[in-house]
Amino acid sequence: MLPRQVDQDIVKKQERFKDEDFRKIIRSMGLKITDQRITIINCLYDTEAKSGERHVTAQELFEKVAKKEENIGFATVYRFLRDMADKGLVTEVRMGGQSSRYELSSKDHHDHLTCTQCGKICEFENKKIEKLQVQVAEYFGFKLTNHILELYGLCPSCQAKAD
Amino acid sequence: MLPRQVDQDIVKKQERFKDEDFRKIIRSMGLKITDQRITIINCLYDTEAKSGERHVTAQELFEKVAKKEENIGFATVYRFLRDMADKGLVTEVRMGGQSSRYELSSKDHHDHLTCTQCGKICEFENKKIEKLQVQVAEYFGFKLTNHILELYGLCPSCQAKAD
DNA sequence: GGCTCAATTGATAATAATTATCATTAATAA
DNA sequence: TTATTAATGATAATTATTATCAATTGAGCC
Repeated sequence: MLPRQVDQDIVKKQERFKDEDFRKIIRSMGLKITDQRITIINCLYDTEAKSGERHVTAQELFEKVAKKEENIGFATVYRFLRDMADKGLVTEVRMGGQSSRYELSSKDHHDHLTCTQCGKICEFENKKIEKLQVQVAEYFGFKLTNHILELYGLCPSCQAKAD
Repeated sequence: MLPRQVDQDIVKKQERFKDEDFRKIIRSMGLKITDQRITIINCLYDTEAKSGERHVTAQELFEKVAKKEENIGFATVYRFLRDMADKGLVTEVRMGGQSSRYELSSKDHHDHLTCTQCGKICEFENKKIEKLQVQVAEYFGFKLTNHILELYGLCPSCQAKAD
């Protein structure tokens, strides 16, 4: 079967992360370990764990963070998200006119199929496409590190409405 | 051979467009025909014809337009670009923190392979990937209208530097 | 633990990109 | 030609993101 339906198994695979894990991650980025950063990355993983809430906006993440720890400025959230994006820990996706959304760049990369009418998003993964991408990169002598694949179309119900 | 090297034949295929063509396009969008819109769309096709200058910024396009016709406000350029994007005539691509770039969504769709270090962009087209995309969309019951595929990696010379 | 120093933080200002407003002008259809 | 309605241009407003900077804090060293 070609694409894989959403995130059941991703969720199952999700381990419980402890602060020490986050410390390791932050340390591996060459940054100092602060309570703020731990809280932020914690929220990010938390959000990921509860499916249906991927692709967080910096603003959204800030609000989640603010609930846990009162005094964290949103500049800190922005900065840290940017740092993580630079290190490839999260992937920045920007669609249409909206603000950037971030998601953990897991090895289990998933792509998006978005309905241009109602905004519904389906996630999928397709090994064949990924393999071809690597081939394309190799053809140009590139070493592939990341990719964004966004498909746009009309979902079934919006097609029905269009009649 | 998998990917196709850049734009030679695209350029060859490029016809000379006349104002009447642009009028048709604008009419087909359900919009009124104005000198401004003709100038803008003209510039867009012109830019596309001269290779190496795809993916125009609204600002860039405005500057080109301003050279031809003195008194066209940039709000008009923005607005019209947005309209064209809504109708699917142009595709909006947004990478990283930069501002939106627009390109004519030709049937000869090409995708991008970008070096994250130096910013070099290679264009390619891969029919196999496109076919798989349609299959994915069909699997979810979607009617595919558009897609964005951005590959990121290290180009040969930046790989060499990394050693 | 305390000390030092550079990195980090938070509040806010600044910048950049995009969108809205609105009076004036121009296109279309009768 | 005229009436009607959309489009335009100048600019204000909004939104998202980044920079600034004084105060604070983490990390290594004693």
